[in-house]
Amino acid sequence: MDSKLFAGVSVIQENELRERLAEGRPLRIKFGVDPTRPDLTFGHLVVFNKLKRFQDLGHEAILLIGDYTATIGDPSGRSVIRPVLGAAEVENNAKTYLDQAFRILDKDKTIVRRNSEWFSKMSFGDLLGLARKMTVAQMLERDDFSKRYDEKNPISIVEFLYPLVQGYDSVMLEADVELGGNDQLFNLLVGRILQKDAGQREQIVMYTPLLIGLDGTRKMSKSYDNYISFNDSSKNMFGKLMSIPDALMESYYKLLLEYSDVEWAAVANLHPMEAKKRLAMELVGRFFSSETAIKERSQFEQVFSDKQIPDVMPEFVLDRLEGATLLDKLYATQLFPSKKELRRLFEQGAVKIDGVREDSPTLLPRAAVVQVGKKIFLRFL
RNA sequence: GGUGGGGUAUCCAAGUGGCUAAAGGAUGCAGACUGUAAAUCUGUCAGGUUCCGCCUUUCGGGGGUUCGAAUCCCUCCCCCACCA
Repeated sequence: MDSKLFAGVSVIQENELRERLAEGRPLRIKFGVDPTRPDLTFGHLVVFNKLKRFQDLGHEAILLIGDYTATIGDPSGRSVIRPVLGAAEVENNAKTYLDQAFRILDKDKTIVRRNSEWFSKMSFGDLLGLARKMTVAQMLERDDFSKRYDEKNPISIVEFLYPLVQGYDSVMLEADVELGGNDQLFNLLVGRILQKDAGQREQIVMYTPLLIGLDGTRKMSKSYDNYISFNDSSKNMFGKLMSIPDALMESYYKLLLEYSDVEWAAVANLHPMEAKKRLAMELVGRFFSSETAIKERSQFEQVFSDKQIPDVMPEFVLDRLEGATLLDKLYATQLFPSKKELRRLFEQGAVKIDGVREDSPTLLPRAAVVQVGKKIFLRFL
C-alpha cells in the first residue's frame, strides 16, 4: 500500500477502497475534465498527483473529457451562463489539456475517453429516463444549490442535470473510483446512486481539498487570476510560489508535494523563506529539472535578495528615431498596457535606469538596463 | 399569463438634470517597511496629449428632449424573483 495515496485526500468509503485494492486487479480510476478552459493550474495538480499514484500502482487512470457537455455549458455556481463552445474549440482545448496532463501522468498508461461517445447517441427519452433517477429534494441537498435556493438566486435546470450527467459517465465507464475536488463531492456521490440503479458496484469517492490561490483567500482559479499554470515558465513558477502567503505553505506542501504531517513538521521548523524556497525548488524541479530549479533559485536570490539584475531579460534595440522618448520606447516593448500606465509608473518612482531612479519619461532613451517596479527588467541595446 | 426588481468601470456597489471620468469597498499596480510573506501607511487605478489644462470614449443597444443626461421621454434587447 502506498501511504501517499491517501495523503491530503478524503475518501468517503475508505474500507471499500481497501477491500477493492486488496482484490489485486487493476481498478478503474475516473477523473473528469472540463475542456472549457484549456489551462491546467496547480489546483488540478492535487488530483493529478493521486491519479499518478494509482497509475504507478498498476491501476487504470481514465481521463474523461467532457467534450459533449462542454458544448452545452455549465453555469456551475455562477449566475452567468458559461459561453457555449463549438466542437472544434472543445477538441482543441482537450488536446492542450492532455498535453499538460501528461507532464504528470504516464501518457502510455492513461486511458482517454470522451462523453460524446454515449451522450451523442442518447435520445430525449433516454434523458428523461435519467432525469427520473433523482428528485429535486435530493438535488437541494447540494450545499450551493440549497444556498442559492434560499437566497432566491437563480438555478438553471441544466445545473440539475449536470450531476446526473457526471454520474452517468461513471456508469458508462464502470468506474471503481472517482476523483474530484471537494466542490465535486455531491456530483461524485450521484455516480454511486446511478451505478447502484444500474446494478453496478458503486464507485468509491475520493475528493481533494481545493487549493487556495496566490491571493491567500479564494480558491485557485484562472478566473481569479491567482493561479500557477502547468505552462508557466520556470521563472514565473518559482516567483509565484515565493509570493504565496506563509499561511498557505502547509497546504501547498501537503497537497502539491503530498507531505505527511511528520515531513511537514520538519519543514515548518525552517525559516519561512527557506521553506518556501524548497517548495518552489521541488515543484520547479518536478515540472522542469533539478538543474532548472537550482538556477531559478539563484536567479531569485540575485534579483530579490541581492537587488542585482537578472542574467537574462528581454532586449530591445534602440533605433535612434527622432522624438522617440523613453516613454515611447518603453511603450513600444508592449510590456505595458498603456502610456497612461507608464506615466503613472514614472510618477510613482518605479522606473530605474542602470539602478538609478528616473522620474522623467521624456528623456531620450540610452543603452541601459531599465527596471520598472520590482519584477520587470529589460535591456535597451 | 400577472406582479415586482434589475442591467453603472476587473468585481461588488452608490449615484435620479450641471460641482460626475462617475462616491465607497474589493482586487490590481506603484512607493515605504520587508523575507517578491503577513500586517500597516501612502499614492494610483478609461484612453490620448505639447502633462496639471485640454481632447476622445464610457454608465445594456438605438433614438429624442435640453445650453447640458448615467440621471427625463420613446423604443428595443437582456436578466432575476414572486404569484398563478
